[in-house]
Amino acid sequence: MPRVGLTSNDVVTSAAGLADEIGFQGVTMGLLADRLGVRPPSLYKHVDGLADVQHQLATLAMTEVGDVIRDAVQGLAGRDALAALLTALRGYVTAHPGRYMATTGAELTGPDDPLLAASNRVIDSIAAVLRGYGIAETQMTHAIRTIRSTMHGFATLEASRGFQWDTDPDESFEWMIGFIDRGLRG
Amino acid sequence: MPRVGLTSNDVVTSAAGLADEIGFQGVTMGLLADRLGVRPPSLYKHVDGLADVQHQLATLAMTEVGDVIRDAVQGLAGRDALAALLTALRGYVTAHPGRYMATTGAELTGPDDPLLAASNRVIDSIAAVLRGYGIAETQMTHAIRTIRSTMHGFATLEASRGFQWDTDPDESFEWMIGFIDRGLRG
DNA sequence: ATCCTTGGCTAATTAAATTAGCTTTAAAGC
DNA sequence: GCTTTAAAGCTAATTTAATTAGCCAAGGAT
Repeated sequence: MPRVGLTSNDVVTSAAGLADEIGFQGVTMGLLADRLGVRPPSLYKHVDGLADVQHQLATLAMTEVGDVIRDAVQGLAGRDALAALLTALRGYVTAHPGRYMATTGAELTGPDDPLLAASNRVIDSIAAVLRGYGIAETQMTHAIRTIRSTMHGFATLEASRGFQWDTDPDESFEWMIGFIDRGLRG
Repeated sequence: MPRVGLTSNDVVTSAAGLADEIGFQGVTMGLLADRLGVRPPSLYKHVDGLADVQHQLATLAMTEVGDVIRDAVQGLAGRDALAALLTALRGYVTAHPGRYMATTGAELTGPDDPLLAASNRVIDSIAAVLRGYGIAETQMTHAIRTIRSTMHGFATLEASRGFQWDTDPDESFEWMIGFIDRGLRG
């Protein structure tokens, strides 16, 4: 039994790759173990079971989303910033559908859950974009929630092939950016 | 073995109740059988397995959403219609979280999938509201997708406790209605 | 009254997560 | 370099759930 030298991080990273390839639901301890060259019980030396893997995967994905969004928005303002924000999320979901699915439906385990910190970083980027529009602080929470809902809704609907018909989703996406942009200028 | 007289519909209806009580993920053939006073294998005389139950549940939920929305929007126009539309969906998700979860992630099995027809009825109601705003037909698809994304995103985020902080989601919801309403008058 | 389809059952199989308990590696301390 | 020992793997066993096979009775149709 040659030691593989796994870490908790290896397991989660591997789960992320698996999720993107075969879907979040398809991630099982068995497949994960296969991919890591190990037997399923061995994984329990590094993670706390499947639920733990799923939760850590959600945290990883939310962290990556935060990074991608922060980078995309850097130095931009107004419509450019808004478009960059939405495009970055959409791109992430397209590139990493399984990872993103992990974030939908993940519940917070408590006030010190790292998933909460990761979510807050995403929210901070949204807030930064909104400040560029001069949104009053009293309305900030509402505006953040509205933008977040729209981003998230579009991403999940598109990812689950919710858009039928032959109208190009790209065009709808552009239209949506324009719609929000106009709304934020009021 | 007294005959229970189950139908396919009974099974799905029971699954819907169970999903709302314990969550969509919690619905198993075993619990379903218990609730119907029958052994798990007997269910296979009426449905095609768990995946079939889940898909039929999604169809039921989408149909109910369509009904609820259509009724809510009846006779209204403009902001009233928009508010009624969004409020009706939000109310449905609150009242039937498990059912609604079934619709997220349900894949269409083909062009004659009844789930597609049910989805189209929802879209028709959205389109009716938008026509009241005088949206051009060329933009209709984009507008529908935008509204749908926002509705769906808000509903799913709220349902999974995605809104932290103490700001009342009700207020954010009202703000969002106003935001979309203004945008649609452009 | 008899047929025969249907709906329910038990028993068995498969798949997956998880737990218990054993063994070996390899790093740390002497 | 040798010994100790915690960590990382493993096999075997348990549990839970879905599903399939095949049996049997209920109860409507003839």
